[in-house]
Amino acid sequence: MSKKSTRVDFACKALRQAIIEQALPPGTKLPEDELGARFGMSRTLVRAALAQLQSEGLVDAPPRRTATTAKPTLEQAKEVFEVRRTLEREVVRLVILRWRAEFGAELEGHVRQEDAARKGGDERVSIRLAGEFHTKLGALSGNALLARYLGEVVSRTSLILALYGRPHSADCAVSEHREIVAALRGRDATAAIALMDHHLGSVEHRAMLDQGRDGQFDLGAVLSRYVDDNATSPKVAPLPRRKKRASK
Amino acid sequence: MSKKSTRVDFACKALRQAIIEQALPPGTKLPEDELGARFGMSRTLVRAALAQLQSEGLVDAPPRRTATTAKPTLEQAKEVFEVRRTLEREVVRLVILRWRAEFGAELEGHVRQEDAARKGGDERVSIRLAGEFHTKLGALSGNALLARYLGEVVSRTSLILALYGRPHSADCAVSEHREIVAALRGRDATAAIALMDHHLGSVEHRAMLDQGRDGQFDLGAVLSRYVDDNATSPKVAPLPRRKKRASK
DNA sequence: GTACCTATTCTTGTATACAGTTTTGAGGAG
DNA sequence: CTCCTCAAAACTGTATACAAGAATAGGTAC
Repeated sequence: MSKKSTRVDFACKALRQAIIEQALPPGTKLPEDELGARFGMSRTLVRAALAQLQSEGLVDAPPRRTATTAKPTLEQAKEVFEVRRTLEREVVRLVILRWRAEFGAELEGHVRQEDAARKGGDERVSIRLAGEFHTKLGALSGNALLARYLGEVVSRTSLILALYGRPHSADCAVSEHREIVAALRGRDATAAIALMDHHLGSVEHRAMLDQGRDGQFDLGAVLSRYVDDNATSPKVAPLPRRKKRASK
Repeated sequence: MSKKSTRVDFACKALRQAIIEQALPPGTKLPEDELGARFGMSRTLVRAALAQLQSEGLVDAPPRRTATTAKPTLEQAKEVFEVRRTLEREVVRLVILRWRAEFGAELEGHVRQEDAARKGGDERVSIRLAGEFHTKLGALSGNALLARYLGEVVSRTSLILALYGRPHSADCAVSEHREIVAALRGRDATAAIALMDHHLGSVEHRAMLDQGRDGQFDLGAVLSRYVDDNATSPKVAPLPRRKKRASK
């Protein structure tokens, strides 16, 4: 949304993508200067982009400190799933209401892509396509506002999975997506909604499982994340780590 | 959301309120300089506020032209109502799920205020309180994200009523609000949702009625808005030359 | 008078400067 | 060593400057 000045939009898109694909793990610092340098624009524009992403819940930008990729709490994660379920149900309802043959073709094509990506082994692409399945469904609902909100919670879900999910999380989704498409094609709203609910349930379960397993929901897992994240580990972090004052 | 730097937040709140209360009718120009002067801040901050309001759908800010208070199309208005209905249903469901005695007291107190305002004749306050009823309900749902989205569509609804609604629109709502509270208190989800649906239906009807009454739903009314808005300009130019278009 | 073209003015897009805050890190005391 | 203290470094908050794109008004040719 907001074709804005295209340049902030560019930064927005890039950051959003990077966050969603876990290239910038939750908690990564996002200093305005450095982002500006990377993107070839001044802080002014970066700042606008960060504000946008903050409103989307992908970035935390507390008053006078450096912005970071968001680390939603479990509480917030739960809220996201709750809202998402509500929106997706409505989307399914509307898509069936306005169903056209082309929809089936488009969705099936997408699922095939997902399948290929999964087999191809490119995790990044898989994650992106899995999200886009829902985004696409949102677009087919014919309600742009609904689609926007759905897009937002889908992004947030990706972030949540990055934080709390176990690896390889997007995998089993493909077959579920396929089933949903079949139900839509049959214009069976009840079945489609049930399948969607189940699908979202399994996604949520995958996310929360990590937490619940040892009794205390957050402390352990969250701390382990902190460690992981502050560690001198060799994990590649494209933008993040504070660099020594090099050029300038 | 976003305690930002408090100053942009201040501008945001002020503008939002002004737009919702129709102090700034749809289409009003909002030049950054002037707003900055008014608010005692530089364009930088005003700009951030406008961006925020744009993302909330209260302001139109096309690439290189002066921002204006938004003029949602009927199509967009329809979408807002559709999403709003979905969100409000979920809110009702959740509020009943977590119902506490205090909720009843708070909501009833609010409705009393609405009643007083209506009797007091202060249109501005009435409009604000009518919206806040729903906002408050959103807060009681316990889901902050849901509350945020609801708040957004409620604002947009006010704008839509400002554009398409007939005067005195917020009036009859009070008794409907009261009925909804009663149903909530009885923890009767089915009844509460039905009442909420009916309530929103009547609000929507009030908004759209203006359009439908003389047969053609949009053309006449929308054009009259255009004319009104381009004021000094002459009749429609017969030239093939592209005439001034607002949206799209 | 109508349709055009152009100089002028109004505004936005974006970078940059500077002040004020938070974060760091290097001593120094216990 | 560990805990403080404090100044340098790293950033953010905000205003301002300037280039560039719209809107507008004044003329000019029919």
